This record gives sequence, C-alpha cells and structure tokens, in this order.
Amino acid sequence: MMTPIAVGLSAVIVAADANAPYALATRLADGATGLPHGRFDPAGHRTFELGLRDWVRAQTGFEPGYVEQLYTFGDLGRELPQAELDDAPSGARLISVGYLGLTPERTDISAFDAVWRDWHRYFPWEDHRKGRPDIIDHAIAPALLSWADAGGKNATARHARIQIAFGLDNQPWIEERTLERYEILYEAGLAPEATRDGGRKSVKAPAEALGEPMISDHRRILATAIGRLRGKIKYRPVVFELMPEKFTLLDLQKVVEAILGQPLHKQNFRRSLDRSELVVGLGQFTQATGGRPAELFRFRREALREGHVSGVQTPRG
Amino acid sequence: MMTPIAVGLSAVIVAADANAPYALATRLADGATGLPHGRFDPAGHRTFELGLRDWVRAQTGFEPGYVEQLYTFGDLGRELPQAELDDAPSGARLISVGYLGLTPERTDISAFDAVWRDWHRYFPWEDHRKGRPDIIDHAIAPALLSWADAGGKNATARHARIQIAFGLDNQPWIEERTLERYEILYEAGLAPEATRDGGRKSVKAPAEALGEPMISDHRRILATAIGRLRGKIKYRPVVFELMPEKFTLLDLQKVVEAILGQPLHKQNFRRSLDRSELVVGLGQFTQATGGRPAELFRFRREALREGHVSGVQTPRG
DNA sequence: CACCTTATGCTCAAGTTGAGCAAAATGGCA
DNA sequence: TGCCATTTTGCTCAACTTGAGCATAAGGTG
Repeated sequence: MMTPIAVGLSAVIVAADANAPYALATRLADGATGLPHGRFDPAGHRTFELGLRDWVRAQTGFEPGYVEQLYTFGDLGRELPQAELDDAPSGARLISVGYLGLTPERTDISAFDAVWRDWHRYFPWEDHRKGRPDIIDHAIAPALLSWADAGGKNATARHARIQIAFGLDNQPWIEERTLERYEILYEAGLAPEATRDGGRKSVKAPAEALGEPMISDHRRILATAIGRLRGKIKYRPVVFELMPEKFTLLDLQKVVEAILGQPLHKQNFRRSLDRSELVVGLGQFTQATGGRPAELFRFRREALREGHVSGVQTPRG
Repeated sequence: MMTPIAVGLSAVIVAADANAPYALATRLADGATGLPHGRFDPAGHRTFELGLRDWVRAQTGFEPGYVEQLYTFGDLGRELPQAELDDAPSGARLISVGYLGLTPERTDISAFDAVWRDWHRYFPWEDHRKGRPDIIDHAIAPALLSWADAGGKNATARHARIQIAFGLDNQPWIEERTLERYEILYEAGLAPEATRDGGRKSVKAPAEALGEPMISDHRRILATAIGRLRGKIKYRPVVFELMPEKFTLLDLQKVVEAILGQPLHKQNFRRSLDRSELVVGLGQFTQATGGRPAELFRFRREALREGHVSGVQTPRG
C-alpha cells in the first residue's frame, strides 16, 4: 500500500509599523501559537494560493493582498507529527508549502483566535535596531560554541558556521541569514521545537534568549519568510505593500528598519529614495511628528510599469 | 472520498561551457524531451532531495552535486494530465516540486535516454550574446502584440507586460525575467504546450522562433530555473559550481555570459573579480587560447567561509 | 523668544563603474 | 627574422554612487 500524502498550506502574513514587524499568528487552546494553516484540498482548491487564502480568511478573518510562495518543506523528522493537527488520515506523509503575504495594516482580528505578534518574540536575536542584542554574545554564542566543541570532528565546521551566521569574531551580521541562524539553534538542540521533535538534549541557555517556540515547523517557516523578505526588500519595491497610502519618509524608513532589524542612515536613505523615483511628494504635510512638519509621499505604482525598478537601498546607519 | 495527491519531482540539471548553457534532458520514444523526473515516494524517500537524486541517477546515470529547491507547481489547468506519465493512481492531483542542480562537467550519459541540450533550443529568444535576436522583433513581438490587441479591456495591461518582459520600446532587457516571458507566450497561446493543454488557438508565429516544447510543464520549470540561476549568479558565488577545478578568466567570463545570455565587458569583469577575491591565480599558464597565454585560476573555496561573499559582477559589454 | 525636535538641503572625500587605450606575450606566416 | 593576428593584462579618466557629517528650515513648548 502506498503511503498517502497530505499537503499543508501555511502563511506568514506580515505587517509592520514604526515600532515593529508583525506576523499574524493563531492561538491554540494551550496558549501555543502557530501560523494560519490548513490542508490543501486537491478536489476543492484549484491552486495553492486560493486554498491558502481560504484558510487564512477562515482562521483570522483576514484577506491577504500580496502573496508569494516561499518554500516547500518535506523532510521527515524535522516536523511534528502535524498530520493530526490537520486531521489528515493518520499515517499520511505531510508536506507543507509555505507562503509569504504582506499587508499595509493590522486589520482587526479580535473576533478570531489570532494575534499580530512582533516577530522578535520568536527571534529576539534578530533585532539590531538598537545595536547588537546582548543575548547573542552572552547567552546564545556560549551555548552554541559549547555544542560546537562537543562535535568531535565536526567541531571546526560548526564553529565556522556559527561565526558566519551570528557575526561572531568580526564577521559581519547579515540580516538575510535568519533561517541559517534558526537552523543552527535547532540542530544544537537549543530550540524547544528540536527537543520536542524527539531530538537531542538541549544545552542549557536561558529560555528568554531563545525566543518563543511555535507549533510544528512554523517557526522555521517564519524564519524563511523573514530572510526572504529582508532580501527582497532590497531588489524589489515590496516595502510599499506594507505601507499605507500616504506616509512620511521617516515612516518608510522605520518600516524598513523594522523588517531588516537594522538602523539606516537617514539622509542617505532619503537621497537614494529620491534617485529611485519610487515615491512622489504630495505637497501635503503632517505635523504629527513633533518637529518640523514632514511631507507626505505616496508610492508611484506606475514605477512598476517601468521595467528597471529596484527595491530600496539600505545604507547602514 | 478524498482525491489522492501525487508529488512529482523534476530536476533542471545545468552545465555550461564557453559555447552554451546546457540542461540535462530525457528523451522519450516519440522524440519529445523532458526533464529528469519521477514520483516522490512518501514511504521510501526521507527528503525530497534524496528522492530527486534517486530519480536523476536512475534516468540519466548522473550524480548531481549542488542542488536547490526552485518552486512547487500545483495549479490545475497549467499542466498536462501528467499523472499517467508517472503512473500515479489515475484521478490523483499532481503537484510538482522543481529543483535546480549545477555541475561542472557534462558527464557521459550516452548509456541513457538522456541528452545535454543547449537550453536556447527551448528559449531561442533568451540568447543575447551576439546582440538581441531578430526573432524577438520580427516574429515574437508582432504575434504577442496582436494577441494583446485582441484583449479588449486588457489590451493596455497586456501591452505593458509585453513591453517590460521583452524589452520593447526602449525598455531594458532584463535577463532574469525568463519565466515572465515564457508565461506570456503561454498565455498568448504561442507556446505549443498551451494549445496542447486544451488552451486557446494559437496566434500564428513561425515555430522556430517559439522554441521546442517539452512534455508536461517542464519548460515552465526550466524557465524558472534559468531565471533563478541568472539572478543568483550575481549575489552568490554559484558560477563556480559550473567550472572545472582550473580555468582561465576568459573561460569564467564565457560561462557567465552563456548563463546570462548577455555579453560582458572584459576588463571590468576582470577588475571586479580581482576585487572580489573569489579566485586566485595559480601561477600556471595555458596557451590553448591562441594568443598570449592565460593564467589559470581556481575558486577560493575558503571565500565561502568569509561571510560577505557576493556573486560575480556582470558589467554589460 | 530661546530652545527642543524633526525635516530637509548641501558638501566633500572615497570608492565604484563604464569605457577605452596601450603594452606584453604568444603562434603563424611571409 | 620580422611583421601580424590574437589574446592577456595593465592603466587611465570621467561619471556616478556611497558614507558621513554639517547647516539650515519649520514646526511646537515653556
């Protein structure tokens, strides 16, 4: 007999404001959180994307706008026996297709068991807007390096991976490497998911440094989404999917910073936006900011019709 | 009863030399070609990648090195009823996971029904190394534009898409947009696959301008692979997966040009390689080139351990 | 009205890119 | 042997981009 296959669809729905980047999360009875997800119905869903939209709507009341496929996860042993969660035939092999969605506002989802969560709750080491978080050097790195040392002949390779991923030892911090960082923590048994999934004993490290877990492999999918978005924001004008119709340049910069987890150089950010011709001033001003009133801008959607469109530059501040 | 799901795995295995980029293709009895592919076995394959490697080995005798997941195709109505091809239970919904693999040499596959094919056979409009191919402006654009005109209220939108994708009307040619170009041709009914798949009547255009079709949705997967590789070559040092151990800088340039379908500026290409520190001279020289002997270089694999590694610059020639 | 805050304008040095010229090192051929 | 074709390799120069910082503008507040 052939093992049946079940396809799960999971969505990372992202919003952001000047304070933080958010992911839409569903809340289970026991307080655990996960991503909006459900089974792909081969008879009822013409495409993955349509199926995904159905599930997100059903679980969060939310209608996603921009959506793109992220990755398809099919490895055995990396996920929970999630099939039960999705009421798939037991014994089925579950594979899951992750999607990334972007939205300009955190719509009201209070009627559902869903919450907008600052994604740094799941990845506290990813927020470098106020400088490199202490937990990296004080909690994460020591635990990881002791795991590396225990690696026998793999010790050197592990050391190198850790240094590159977490920017130790004068290596630069590369914000796109979100997934690599999560995978190392997982392999090292530092992510609660790893031990839960029947993995190794955890090296000790303070729980608050390791972020909140999610059900199944959802934190892995979230990490994938963050990495992809951080990369894409630089070469495609996708930030604007996260912005309201009108915004100030500082609003825009704060959102980019929230996504990247990295501060930017203000004047240079503005100059490059100027050159990019991605935005136009509206001649309207807002004094909501406390200082000199700022001009409101809008995204020039026409720019998308102009071929050469790039994303926003991200001059380090 | 639940419709069963079958997962297909398809591989785009790429090699390249100074003359052309190649994809590994399997040849069917009727002369049609396709990609190495087969069904994912949920009981026997621990991961997609392992399953894929099994199939590629079985069908081509070839052992792929570098492999990455491309995309998962699940839309109804965009593919052949391929299930039969893969002897899936009839009535099953087929979804297919595409992979990209890179290899430094075209190994001997003569014992199998497999061939290394210059991928421009499938996409003749993609090769701009000797300048923009005439077929774009003489055959493809006219046919597409007449399709656009027939689009009623969609006519303007279609025009814009075509101009951007094919670089008409002074728009730049952007080599990564391989998939967009193929999809437009498909939608316009110009790809033989489209009419075969029960689609619309084809606008007329000379067959040799439209490229050779492939079975099922394999040409779409190939287009996805080309676009991805063309992008990635610029920001990750993946070209070197296509190079032999030792090579001259011109060899390297020719391979990059073959992949991009675009000529590069020689001196500037060298200068940027120099700065990148991705290669080191070996002090050995080859006079295989006819002129002054060229130094042999190798890829500094250590560079991968250095965090900031980018791909190769591609200064337009 | 001084002063705090934020927006916006401007400058300057350093680095990168695009484009081309010139010299060097080989083989082939008169 | 000497000239030529061919290719590698070195060098230059202008245009542009980036990183960094200073200066000024335009609001609100005590």
